[in-house]
Amino acid sequence: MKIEKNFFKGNADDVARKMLGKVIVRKIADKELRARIVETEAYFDDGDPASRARQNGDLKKTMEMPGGTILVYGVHSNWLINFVTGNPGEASAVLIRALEPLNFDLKCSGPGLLTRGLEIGKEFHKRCVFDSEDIWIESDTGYAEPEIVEAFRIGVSNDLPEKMRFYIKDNPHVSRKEK
DNA sequence: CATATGATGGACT
DNA sequence: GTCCATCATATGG
Repeated sequence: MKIEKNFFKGNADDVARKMLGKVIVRKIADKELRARIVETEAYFDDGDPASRARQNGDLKKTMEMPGGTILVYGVHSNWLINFVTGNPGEASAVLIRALEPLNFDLKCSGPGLLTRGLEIGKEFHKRCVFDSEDIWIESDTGYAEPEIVEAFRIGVSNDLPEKMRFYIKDNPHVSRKEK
């Protein structure tokens, strides 16, 4: 079952928690790659020292777009995929950090790895996940509510005092286990 | 145009 | 744990 448009309306940290256990589907040619989201991070506006929304530019504008907009951001020769959250005008987004492959066998335990595995690149930037025929998110009704672990975000030198990284407890596909 | 800077990943100790 | 190749962006001249 595909998720509703209002799924992304809450605060980024609430949406980040709700996304755990959801299934991202990537259609490539006639194949549908399915993978469960097992790790996310929440990013906010100017008040968040780690957020790219502090640098006024295209990324901030994209984060202010309606919830469900796809944001693709390049760093260290990797593409990282985010989903914009909140209402238009509010800069916030959720970074997908790790996936558990369900019907394929590619390493997705890291934000750069999962975009390679699912063949996600800059061409997805600013697209709406609800309008796309080749990528969408489903809820998995047969999957029990995951046990969520909270941690500090990874690779961030200046983090918020709150823990804004969330992952499914004991899941082997989480990118890092420490912290 | 030049340069600095990572929301990384993989190799290595 | 540490080191570092590598490149999309942001920013300044």
